[in-house]
Amino acid sequence: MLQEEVSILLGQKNMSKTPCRVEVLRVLLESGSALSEPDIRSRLNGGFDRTTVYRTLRSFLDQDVIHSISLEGGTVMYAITHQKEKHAELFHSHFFCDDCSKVYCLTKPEFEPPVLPEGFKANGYDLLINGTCNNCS
Amino acid sequence: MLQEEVSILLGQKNMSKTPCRVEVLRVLLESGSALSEPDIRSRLNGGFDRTTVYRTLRSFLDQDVIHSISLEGGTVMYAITHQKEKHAELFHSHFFCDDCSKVYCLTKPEFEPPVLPEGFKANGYDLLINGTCNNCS
DNA sequence: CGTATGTTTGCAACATTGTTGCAGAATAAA
DNA sequence: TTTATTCTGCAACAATGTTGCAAACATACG
Ligand SMILES: [Mn+2]
Ligand SMILES: [Mn+2]
Ligand SMILES: [Zn+2]
Ligand SMILES: [Zn+2]
Repeated sequence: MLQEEVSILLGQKNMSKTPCRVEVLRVLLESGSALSEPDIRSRLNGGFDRTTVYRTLRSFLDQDVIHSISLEGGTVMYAITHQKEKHAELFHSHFFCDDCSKVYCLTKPEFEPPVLPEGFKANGYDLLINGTCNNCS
Repeated sequence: MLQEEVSILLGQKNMSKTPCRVEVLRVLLESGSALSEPDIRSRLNGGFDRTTVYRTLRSFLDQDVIHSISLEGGTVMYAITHQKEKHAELFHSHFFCDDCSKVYCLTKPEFEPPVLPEGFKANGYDLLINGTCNNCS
């Protein structure tokens, strides 16, 4: 179940199974949605230092185990990168619920960016839709 | 020309014409694209304090004279809200040039957000396209 | 004019998010 | 066991942004 999934995620990326890494992954997997660093740290069993958590997040980001979502206002949320459909996950949009403030990864819809002015070439995008979520309507 | 435009922007919002406000608007109007607070402050004539600039930006944000664009990585850019087409300006996308790092406001295309999962209702969005700009291709 | 009131500014202090240097603890390799 | 590598905690720092306070400035009113 959970322990399994953590081991798989770390194994796939050849990352050693350190206590902090295991805990951060557990918290993110259990939560299901994106969390900020303070969110994550407050849920860790074992009381890790802020620095250690940031270093763990950094290695996960470098290895694409997680990705970050920057909200307006500066808050940064971290979420597991589910690799079931590898390419689909690299480009995907996010949803912010104005009600419960949860952030969801939207993997389903292949959204097509708008037409750009003459001379502009798109390379990627970053879309955050806000509104009311599943759970709050 | 420029002095005129500054006066009009401040007058429309019933804001007094203080030295710092005039300077910040001048810099933003002259630049044409979005700028960060350090960018702005380094171009001000008169050497204003960091705090004063932030307070000026805050009042401009509150009055919708400017709007902010949060880039991935945390940098926040500030740009004039052109009110020629009032409603069109409130919802618009932005373009980040991977080459010259300039940020452009995209007012033209009415982009349609992707279909959301059952139970999700969209209220707005925040789209940042990246690629190569006009000037760098 | 002088005085009272309100606004702008600068400075110091603080909060938050994130990174880096360094040394000790824990793991893994030899 | 000894050695080498990796994690972790602590302190320090940087960047962005906010707040409290007092001096400077502008406005209004007598
Ligand atoms: Mn995501
Ligand atoms: Mn804009
Ligand atoms: Zn919700
Ligand atoms: Zn460019």
